[in-house]
Amino acid sequence: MIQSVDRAIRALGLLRSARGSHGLSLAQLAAGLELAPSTVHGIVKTLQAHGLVVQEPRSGHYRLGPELLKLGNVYLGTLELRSRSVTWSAELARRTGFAVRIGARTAGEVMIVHHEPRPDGSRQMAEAGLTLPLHATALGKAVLAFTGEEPGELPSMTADTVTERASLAEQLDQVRARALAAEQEEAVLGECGLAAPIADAESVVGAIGIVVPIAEWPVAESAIAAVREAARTISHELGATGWPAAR
Amino acid sequence: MIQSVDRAIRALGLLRSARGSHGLSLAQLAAGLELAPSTVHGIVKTLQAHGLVVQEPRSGHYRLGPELLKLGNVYLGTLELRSRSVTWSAELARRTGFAVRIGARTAGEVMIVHHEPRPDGSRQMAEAGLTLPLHATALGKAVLAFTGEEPGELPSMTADTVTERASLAEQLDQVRARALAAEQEEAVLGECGLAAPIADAESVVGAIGIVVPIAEWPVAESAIAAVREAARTISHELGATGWPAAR
DNA sequence: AAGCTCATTCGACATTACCGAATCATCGAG
DNA sequence: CTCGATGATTCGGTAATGTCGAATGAGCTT
Repeated sequence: MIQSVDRAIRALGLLRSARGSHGLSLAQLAAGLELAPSTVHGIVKTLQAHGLVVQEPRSGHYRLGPELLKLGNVYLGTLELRSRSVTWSAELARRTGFAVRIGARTAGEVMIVHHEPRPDGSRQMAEAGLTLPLHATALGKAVLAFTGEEPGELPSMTADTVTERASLAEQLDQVRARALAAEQEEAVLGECGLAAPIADAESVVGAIGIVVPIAEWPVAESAIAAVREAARTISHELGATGWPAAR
Repeated sequence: MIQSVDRAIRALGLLRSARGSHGLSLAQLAAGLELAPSTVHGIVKTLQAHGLVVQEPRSGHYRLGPELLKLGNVYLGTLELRSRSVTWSAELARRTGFAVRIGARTAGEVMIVHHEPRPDGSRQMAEAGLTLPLHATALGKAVLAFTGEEPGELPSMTADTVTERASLAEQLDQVRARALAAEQEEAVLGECGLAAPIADAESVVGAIGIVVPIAEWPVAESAIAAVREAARTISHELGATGWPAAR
């Protein structure tokens, strides 16, 4: 682990969590990293030269730069899971009438890599790049059930969030049995989810699911079948030999 | 400029331009950076520990990681230009019937920070994060005319791309006079654009415009007025005292 | 107009990252 | 199934590099 590179990335992380405020001053950055201001200065100037951070002309504060968006976008483009899923997510949205989300498995989270709005046009901005907790979302449970990784913590997000490992394990057993994960107001009040895992030739790499307002829950059997079918089809395209579990 | 941080960022850039192929091997990265493989190894392992790159389990190749998407997304969220513009871009799309783009000025380019699809639902994926050349797009010309920066090169993209500085300067004079930039098949065949600059209290920071298929060009006077009005309104919200030019 | 805060610059020190060689795993050929 | 080659990874010595503290200068407030 190279020290200066590590420090530079931690600086980016600090700028990320400082969202809302108008950037961070050099002194704040130095305090957060527990380094001398002059040390941090060299780091941010290097990042700035490449457009990863920008400096506000007036206050001198630093914030994240546009180059990061370009890099993030390329990451999206290289994701085979995403490119194979977009056409099917449109189909799923059409058949069910709900908004569709595709999530990719990342370290300890599920990241939304595609969002298909409801066909009726009710607009809601859920951008690609948002990450969801594994234990409190349908997409997350669909992934968690088949990867066997242990979530570190189970933070409570609403009154209905599952926070006990025992009951989560029980749920995951059902998910494995049905190849389908459900969630009712466990992450966002008024919002439910239904998702199925997507696998490639080796393991479960993500999930596809629908977002359902609580007023329209539970959904019809046909919608459940549609979610399963979309996940199965995409998995097949990604080279999965069996479904839901690989192998 | 810190050497190792600089090298790490150049490695990310290399991985970015290697799009299409399935990542880059350590040896390829080392060759591209003109460094010893072991040196590059330390760099990518540090990047990997933070999720900025991931390694494919099978081939050992490296590619960009999900953390970059998170960072890029936060950049979008901190952009005041974007948050002030989204509501007005929906309005503009409704009034004109065309897809709407919002571009932010970055170093030598214009970056799309928001895309509003056509109200009629014809779907086209122009993602946020794409960058457009300054000289061959309506958004770019709208920015270029008021920032006074000299574009380095004028690469030809279609038969109609303006590649001579003299004729470009002439066009920019008109843009300044009308506070409106137009483009006909100069970047993408079959596609025209119309855009107006957006300023904050100090300078022009971006532009808003519509994307028009060649078959529907030229657009009605009412659409032109709508683009201008949207740009003027957003500029006002951003604290611009005059329009189009700041000051 | 003066004092303050904060970003920035500079130089000396030693910590740190760099490189080359050795090791190990993986894949392909014989 | 064995052998060879390619390429990722590890390790240790060297010196180049980044780090820190103090000094400078700009901008803002009092």
